[in-house]
Amino acid sequence: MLWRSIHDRLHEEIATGHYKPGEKLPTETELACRFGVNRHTVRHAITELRDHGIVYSRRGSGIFVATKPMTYKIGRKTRFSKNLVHAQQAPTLRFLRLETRHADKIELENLALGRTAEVHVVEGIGLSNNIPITHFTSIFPAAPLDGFIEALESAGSISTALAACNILDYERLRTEITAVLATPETAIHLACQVGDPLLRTRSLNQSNNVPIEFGTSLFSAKHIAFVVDEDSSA
Amino acid sequence: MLWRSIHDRLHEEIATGHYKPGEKLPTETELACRFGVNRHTVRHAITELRDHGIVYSRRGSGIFVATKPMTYKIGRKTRFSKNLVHAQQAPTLRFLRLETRHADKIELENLALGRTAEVHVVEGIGLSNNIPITHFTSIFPAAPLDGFIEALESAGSISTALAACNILDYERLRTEITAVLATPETAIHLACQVGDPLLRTRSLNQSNNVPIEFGTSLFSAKHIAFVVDEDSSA
DNA sequence: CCTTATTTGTACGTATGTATC
DNA sequence: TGATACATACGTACAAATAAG
Repeated sequence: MLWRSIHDRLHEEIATGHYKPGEKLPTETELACRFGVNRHTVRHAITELRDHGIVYSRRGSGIFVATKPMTYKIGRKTRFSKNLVHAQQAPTLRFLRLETRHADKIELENLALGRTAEVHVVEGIGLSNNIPITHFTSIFPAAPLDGFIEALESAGSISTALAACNILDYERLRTEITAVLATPETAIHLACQVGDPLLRTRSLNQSNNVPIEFGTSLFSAKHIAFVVDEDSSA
Repeated sequence: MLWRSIHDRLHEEIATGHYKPGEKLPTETELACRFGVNRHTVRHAITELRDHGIVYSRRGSGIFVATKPMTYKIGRKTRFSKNLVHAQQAPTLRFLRLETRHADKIELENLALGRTAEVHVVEGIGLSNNIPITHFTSIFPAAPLDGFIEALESAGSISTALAACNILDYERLRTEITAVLATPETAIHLACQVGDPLLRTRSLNQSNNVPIEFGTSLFSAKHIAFVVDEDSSA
């Protein structure tokens, strides 16, 4: 599986923009030298990248980057609709579940609610360029957000539905990031293989120092790399 | 594989401190209700957690959290030695490779160096409580860091070795985060199984607006969750 | 247009580890 | 245990397309 780690490495360097679209990769021989492997091992990795449309190769000329980088910025102003860098089309949401119910212990704790409080639960898929990027579940306090579910159904965007409930601005307070493996269920939602690496975030947004959203998201690591940029997060 | 996602979820909630050490988990019946599955499915997940020493269970009493959470803060002041929250012992480094060589293209670009510049390469394992947490490779510009390798060998810490070269302070400029699977080689270094989910970071540190370190690190997702905290990153 | 060097593509062979029967 | 098949990784050689002069 040596070729796999080389594949992942090259894919990451393309996804994060270190090799830019149209740019020529180093030659197979150079890459083999860089990774300390045989040329065939590099070719195996390149073949996989080409099969996924990440690069294309021209005999006698070289290997070139085909895709645009897809990075997801993590910072104070993290919003799904704006943080997918270089997405060709506007990202869209598809909702799988919209309901209001009693909060469990972890939700109460994160949203700083009383023990019998109700919450809005929003589960859905975030798509960019018609490919599923993230499977998310977001929890909102029900009390200050009357009519939120209805606003969400018509608006199709979290930010605008919050705006309809007079939450005009909010900030990302904290983001936890872990890695997990795709289960059969998430593999269906994210159109990936069981066992593929995923990034999971658990995040808390607040508005005027009041917790307003507690969300859990799964991102396919195949499509997305997170970027924490201390310059632009301020 | 339903039990796996429940296992991952509980493990994350323990790792990130939502369930604290010594604290009692909800009962198996409550958990079964929360996840909408049969109690046996929850038991399967719990069994796995117990086998890994994450929780312990007492008949008639309940299930309790055994481990301390290990979270790794990502922010301006990210340093391995200080960012492992709740580590019982001071983290240590074990070096696998210390050398000086010519930089490749990506290294030149990130460190903003001329095309024939040399770099110090430091590869090693970061340990906390004697268990391997991260496998890292860091690249430093050689020109402004004369005697860095020697300082590193005697100091055993990146920060103090940099201080010996008159780099008294530095800041994390950018962190990229992706998820990959453990290959046989990394499985050895991180004492995990092949195919386990890993977090990989690629980060750039600078001192006085000059790039000073470009590093790639693999973290075992079993032991670590990243936290991007907008409060404390400032 | 030809030559030459570069670079990808293809085809052999060898060795090793792993899974299966 | 042995036999077989398969995937991985390395080595070498050469054909075919491209780029540069």
